[in-house]
Amino acid sequence: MTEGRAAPTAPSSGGGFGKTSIRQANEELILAAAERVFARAGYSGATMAEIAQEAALPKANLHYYFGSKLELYREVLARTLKDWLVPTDFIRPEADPRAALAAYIDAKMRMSAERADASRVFANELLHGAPVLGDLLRTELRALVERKAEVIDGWIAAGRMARVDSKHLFFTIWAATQTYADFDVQVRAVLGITATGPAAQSRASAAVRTLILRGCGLAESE
Amino acid sequence: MTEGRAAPTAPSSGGGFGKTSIRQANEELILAAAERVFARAGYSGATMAEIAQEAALPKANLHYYFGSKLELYREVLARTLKDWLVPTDFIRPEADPRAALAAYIDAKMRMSAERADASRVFANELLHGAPVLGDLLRTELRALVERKAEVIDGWIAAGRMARVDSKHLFFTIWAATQTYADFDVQVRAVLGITATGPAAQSRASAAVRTLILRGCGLAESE
DNA sequence: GTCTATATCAGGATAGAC
DNA sequence: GTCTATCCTGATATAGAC
Repeated sequence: MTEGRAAPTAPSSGGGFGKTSIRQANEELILAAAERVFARAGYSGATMAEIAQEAALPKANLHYYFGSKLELYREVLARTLKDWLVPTDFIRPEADPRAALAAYIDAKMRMSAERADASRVFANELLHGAPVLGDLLRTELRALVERKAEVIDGWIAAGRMARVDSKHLFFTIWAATQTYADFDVQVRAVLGITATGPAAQSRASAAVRTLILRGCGLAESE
Repeated sequence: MTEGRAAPTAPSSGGGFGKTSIRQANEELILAAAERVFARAGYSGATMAEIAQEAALPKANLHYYFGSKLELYREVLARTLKDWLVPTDFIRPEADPRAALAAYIDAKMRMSAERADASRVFANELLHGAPVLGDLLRTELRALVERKAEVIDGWIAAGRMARVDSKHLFFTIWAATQTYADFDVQVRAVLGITATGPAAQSRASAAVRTLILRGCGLAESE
């Protein structure tokens, strides 16, 4: 994954072969730290010093590996975006609508729980107009949703589920699932809990799954 | 509304009576400008210079009226929060569940369209852990949702709607409606439109309303 | 009550020693 | 390839003239 990035201006260390493992390890360390810090402070709120401290590396190393704060931010986003779109694979014409949508929703709920920081970085980017990801949204994401919406429209035409606006269905599923990562504080405040454990997570998954499936005319109890 | 705030350190102008209208007008101007700038840049991304320019006032005036950037931010949030909770008034025990939820959803969708900036400021605050609003969420918001969830539980117990988790229902409604303000770029990118006009708005409202109502066993076509 | 000019500081970036 | 010390921009905040 780090393979695809344009090499920094620094020359490679010794022989003709690829990156040193120390470089790989440090880049990984920095990206993970950056994700955490960007998640809790946003792009402008995050400081290179804070990321360095979180990664337990000197500040100058971040610039050595990534050049600038913006470059580091781009990398964090790029690393995330791929994983973000994967769960749509469940949605294929020959699949059972109920099973496919249930699997999609569950996968998104699991990502909200397990990769909450990545979700928040992404949310922050969208909230501020997607200055970095905008083009990707208008091309790749749009094309992907176009394809998947057609699948759903096919299911509807075949009478396999209720009539819903397929694209807006995606907006609602994204919103309903990611809210548990992005607006986690609000959820915890309302539920009166201090941390979201496995029990709270499966209750949330069940609630969202039931509501959306029934909304699509695919009630689980049928 | 500005009445309730602690007075700045500045002495009041002349006689013993309240604020001059010039003060009121300027405060209003600054708050409106601040909402726009905080919405598009977040708290740390926003600069006092930018807000001043947007308000067409000299930078120092902002500090004269609001003391600090943080105080100004607090005011913008406070001004918003009240309006934010109002639509829940539709949800009362004696109301018709379908009509009440439809009205609530429509009101929230309208707020996403008409007060998108306020929604984004709010989203940004939540996304970063609600440092300012945290206490309010854990007290007022929690109590409000507790009361409204009881109303919904009552409807369910009376067999007037399907079994849903009432608190998670609120999370989903908030998420699904506010996503049209907060993640507007994503919606426009996927739909392939450059601006969200009245037509797109009513299509979105209808889609969300239909999906959620049917999810609550309150299909509109019944 | 209003605004210009400025103090002060934080944070991104880099030069250059090791 | 790594890190210390430093530069310098840009942003908050204020002093003090009007």
